[in-house]
Amino acid sequence: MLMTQTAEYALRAMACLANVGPDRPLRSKELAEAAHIPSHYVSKVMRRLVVASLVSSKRGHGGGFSLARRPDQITFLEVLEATDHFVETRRCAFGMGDCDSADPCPLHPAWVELNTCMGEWARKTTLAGVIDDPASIPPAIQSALD
Amino acid sequence: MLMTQTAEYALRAMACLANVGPDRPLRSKELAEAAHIPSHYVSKVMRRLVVASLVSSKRGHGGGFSLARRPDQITFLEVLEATDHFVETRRCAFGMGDCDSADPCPLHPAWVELNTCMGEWARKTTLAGVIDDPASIPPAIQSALD
DNA sequence: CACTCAATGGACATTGAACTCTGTTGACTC
DNA sequence: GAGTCAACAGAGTTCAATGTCCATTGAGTG
Repeated sequence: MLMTQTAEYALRAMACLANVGPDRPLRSKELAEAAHIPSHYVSKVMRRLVVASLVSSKRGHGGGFSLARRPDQITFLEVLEATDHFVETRRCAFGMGDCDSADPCPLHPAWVELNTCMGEWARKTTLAGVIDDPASIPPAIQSALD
Repeated sequence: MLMTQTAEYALRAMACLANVGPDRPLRSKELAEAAHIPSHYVSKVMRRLVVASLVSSKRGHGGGFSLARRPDQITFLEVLEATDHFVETRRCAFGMGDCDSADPCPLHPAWVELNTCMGEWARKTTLAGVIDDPASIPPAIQSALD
């Protein structure tokens, strides 16, 4: 497993929101279908994203979830950190007992390299990159809206 | 979580074996202490590595575990695949329903990039890189041998 | 106002990874 | 041979992540 299931759901949900645009809030039912998330679990996932201010929510008639910012202003790192401790920069995941750059474990250099590679990816990748075609909604999401 | 706990244990155990050299098999007790693995869980982890032919085991008096090959001949990818499906190249982890390069989901390009970056890291990093000093055993491991 | 819609929040159930325990098998020593 | 050491194997337990359910709150509509 690369990251938690919940983080995966979060990324998919965010991708849907990005594709559908800011003017059309998506209800949890719709998100569940479009992003393939268990219907009753969506609210749990979305809650975290709302708390992290990545998503804004509106209750009642015509309510739902939409991105709190422009897609190019939301990095994968933010999404992952909201749901997951995907990249724990502090702790060496390979460390045996105490381990830091001052007193590295044998695996430390390898860990730093992986950490850097994933961190850069997560930091530089934004939701703008997941929009299929700025003018249209992908069929998978469109069909969930029907 | 970056990968499973078990995979982390496996990497640490392999690092210990690499540092201690091929002539000194480590018993599970020793490995547990040196690599900080729950003592009764070591055998579970090691079993997988033995099955994957990364480690050879010897029973009875003077038995224990040692690397089956030279450290520079064992990649992290092999260790991780023996314990974990760390890099599932087949499936897009971000995919919504069916998703492949022919019919990619919106997240597919981002997934490919991450997958490539991690895959390359795992493929090119070998246990040779975790040996502190080829001539000596790191203190952490040495103390577990006492 | 009464009514409906949809997020919120908490309690509960389920599942699978992680961990424990115990008995068995094979290898070595004397 | 008897005894000991240590890996092997499988069943049982624990616990956190995941998933379900339901009552509540807030927002819009007529």
